[in-house]
Amino acid sequence: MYAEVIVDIAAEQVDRVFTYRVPEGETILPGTRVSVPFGRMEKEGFVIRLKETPDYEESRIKTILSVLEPYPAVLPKLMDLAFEIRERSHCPLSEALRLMLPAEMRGGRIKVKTEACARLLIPGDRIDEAVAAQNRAPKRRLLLTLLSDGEWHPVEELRGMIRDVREPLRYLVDREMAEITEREALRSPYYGEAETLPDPELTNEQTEALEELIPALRKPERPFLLHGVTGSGKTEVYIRLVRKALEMGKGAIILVPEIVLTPQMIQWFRSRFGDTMAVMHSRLSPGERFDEWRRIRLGHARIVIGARSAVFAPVENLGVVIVDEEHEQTYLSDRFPRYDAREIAISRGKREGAVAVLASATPSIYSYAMSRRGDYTLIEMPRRVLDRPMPKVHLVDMREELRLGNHSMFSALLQNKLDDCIQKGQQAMLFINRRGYASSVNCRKCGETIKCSRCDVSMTYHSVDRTLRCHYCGEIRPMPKACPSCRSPYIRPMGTGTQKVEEELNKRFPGAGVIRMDMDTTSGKNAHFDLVNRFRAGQAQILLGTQMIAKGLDFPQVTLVGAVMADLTLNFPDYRAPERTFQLLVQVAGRAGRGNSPGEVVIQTYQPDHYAVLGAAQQDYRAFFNQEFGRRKRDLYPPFTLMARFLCEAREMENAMQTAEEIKKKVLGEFGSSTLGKRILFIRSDEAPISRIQDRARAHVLMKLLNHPDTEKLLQRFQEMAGESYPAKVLLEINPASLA
DNA sequence: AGCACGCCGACT
DNA sequence: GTCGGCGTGCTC
Repeated sequence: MYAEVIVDIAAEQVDRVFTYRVPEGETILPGTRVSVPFGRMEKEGFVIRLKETPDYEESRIKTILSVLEPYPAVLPKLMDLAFEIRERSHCPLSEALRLMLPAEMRGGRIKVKTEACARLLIPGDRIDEAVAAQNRAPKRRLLLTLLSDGEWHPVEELRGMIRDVREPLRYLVDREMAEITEREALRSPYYGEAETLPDPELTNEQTEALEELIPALRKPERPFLLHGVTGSGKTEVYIRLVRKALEMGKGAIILVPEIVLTPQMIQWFRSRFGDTMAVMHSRLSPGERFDEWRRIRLGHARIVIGARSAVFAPVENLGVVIVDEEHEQTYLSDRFPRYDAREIAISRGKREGAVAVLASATPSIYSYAMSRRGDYTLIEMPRRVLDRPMPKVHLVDMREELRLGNHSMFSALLQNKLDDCIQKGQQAMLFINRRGYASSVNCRKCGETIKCSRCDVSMTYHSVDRTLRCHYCGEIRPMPKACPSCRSPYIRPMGTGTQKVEEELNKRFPGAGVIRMDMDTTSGKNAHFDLVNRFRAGQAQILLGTQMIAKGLDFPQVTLVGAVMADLTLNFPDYRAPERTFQLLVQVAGRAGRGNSPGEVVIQTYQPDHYAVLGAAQQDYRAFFNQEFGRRKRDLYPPFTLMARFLCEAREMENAMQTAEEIKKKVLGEFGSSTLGKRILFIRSDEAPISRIQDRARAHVLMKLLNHPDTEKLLQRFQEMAGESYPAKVLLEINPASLA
C-alpha cells in the first residue's frame, strides 16, 4: 500500500502530494497525520489518499515513519473543505489543513495527559460485606465506600479525601479487590458545577421560528437569516434547534464573537447541554484546547460553542451551524489564510447537509441583501420576550449642549437620568467609543502628535502608570517631559478615554461605584469574568466601558444606557462607517430594559440627523437598511462592487512602493481598456494608511471592481500576479476588513 | 521549511 | 589557494 502525503510545510514549492510506503501491517485512512522522512528531515504530513500502485520510481519511495494519531485528524468532509480553501484563498493545502486542528497539536508539542485511576473489582452485592470486614481499618472502609459505585476514580481525587491513600489502596489491589490503571485524562476548561435550569416558555415568535428551522434539519436547503431584535430570545431558539439536532443523532456548532464567550455564557449553555458540549476559544490553555478538540473528534462532545475557528471543529454528522451576531467583524480572519467564518459555515452546511443559520439583531448589509434576493431564507423576530418594551431612546445634540454652555462630556439629560437611576438604586451602563479619539498626546505649540516609532499610529496615554502605548505593536514608552519635535513643554493628553470618564464619574456620583471595562482592566485571565460578576452582584451601579460592553451582556438590573459619544465611528474613512455605527448603537441600546423595569437610552451625538443615528434611535433596521442599500448602489459600494487590494510589505518603503507601482502597471497593461478592464472602476497605488506596522513598510494597490459574474476571472488573474516575485511581499485581499 | 549545490570576493 | 556569502532547486 502507498499513501499520498501532503507534507506540513507552508510553501508553494511543496504544495503537492508525495508518495510514501505504508508500513507492513498498518492500515491508514485518509486524513490521518503521519511522520515521514523528507529530504534529510523528519516532517509531519497529512495522508490524502491511499493507492495500490505508485506513480513514482518505486526504489526511491520512502516509508512512513509513524502514525501520529490512531484516527484521522481531518474528517473527510473537512478534507474537502481544505481543498476548497486552497482554491479560494490560494494558499498551500497544508495551510488550509492547519486550520482544522488546534495549533499545539503540530510538532508533537502536546501530549495526551494520563492519570492513575482505581476501581473496585468486588461484585456489587458483596461490597457491604467487604466494608463490614474492615471495621478496624477506617481508611480501608472509607476507600471501599468511595469506590463502591464500581466506576473509575482518579487516585488524585481519592488522595484529597483520604490521607496516604496509597496504603489502603495497595491493600485492596494486592488482594485483587481493586485495580489501578493509567487512563487518559481530559484537561477541562470548566470550573464549578453547572446547575440545571428548566426550559423557559417559548414566545409565539420563537415557536414560529422553530417551526421553520426544525423541518430544515431533515432536508436543509438555503441558509437562514434570523433577524431578531435585541432581547427577542434568539439564544433560546438556538438551544431548542440544537437539542432537536441532538435528538436526531446529529451534532451542532454555535459560533459567537470572542467577546461574548465569557465563562458565564459557557456555564449557561453547559447547564442546558452538560458534558456533550465543548468550547473552543482563544483563552483556553493549549492542553484544554487539545482535549476539547479530542472530545469533539472522538464524539464525546457533539455540540461546540466557539469563536471563529470553531467552524472547523471536527463534528461528525453535523446537523446545524449557527452564527450568532453574524454582522460582527470577528468572523473575518485577520491571519493568513484569510477566511470568513460565515462563508465557511454556509459551505459546511451545504457540504454536510446541515442547516446554516446566520443570526443578528442588526444583520450585515450583505446578508440582509442576500435574503432579499432569496439566497437566504429570512426569519424575523420583531418583538422582545415577555412583551417587554423596546427601550425608549433619547437623542441629544451635543452641539446644542455646548451652545448652552455645557462643556462637560455629559449632557444635562444624561446627568439627570443618571442621578435618577442611581437614586432609585438601579444600574446604568455607559458606553464610550474610544477608537480614534483616545488620549493621544499632542503638543499645543507645534501641533505634533506623538507616534509610535515603528507603526506610524498615534500612541495612547495611560494615566495609571503615566506611559504611552502603541495599540498596534504594544510598545511602551514613558510620557516625555517635552515635545520631541519642538522641545516645548506644552504637551499633554488630549481627548477623552475611559479612565478620564471614570475619574469624572467618581467625582460626580460618589458612592455609586464605577466598574471600568476596557483593554486595560480585562487583561488577566478571569478579569472579564470578575468585573462582570461584580457588576451583576450589584457591587457598583455604573458599568463603564468600550466596545466590549456593547454586546451580548445581559444585566436585568440595567435600566439606563448612555452612549457618551458613540457616533465617532461615523467619521471613519470607511464605506462601512454608517453600518458599523448603526449596529453599535442598536446593540448598546439593547443592553437596557432586559429585566422587569423598562429601559431608557441616551445617545449623545454630534450628528443627530444622520440616518444611521436616527435609525438606531428608532430601532428601525429596515429603514436603515433601505437608506444604506440605496447609498451603496448610488455610490458603488459593496455588495454592488468589491474592493480588491494588493498589500505590499517590505523593510523599506521604497521597495514596497516600487512593487505597488509595478503591479498597478501590470494590471493596467494587461486589462487596459478590455471588457474585463471595464470592471475596474478605479485603481490606485499608494502608501497604506498605516505606513509601518512592526517595522515593515506598507504600500498597496487599491481597486474597486464592479460586481459582475466575470469579475471572478480578474480576481483569479490577480491571485496569480500576487504570487509572482517582487522586491516586497505581496498579499491579495478581497473586501478587506480594514484598509489600514 | 531546510539543506545541498554552486559560483564569485577577501582572508589565514 | 581556501572560507564563506546567499541565489536556485529539490525533497516521495
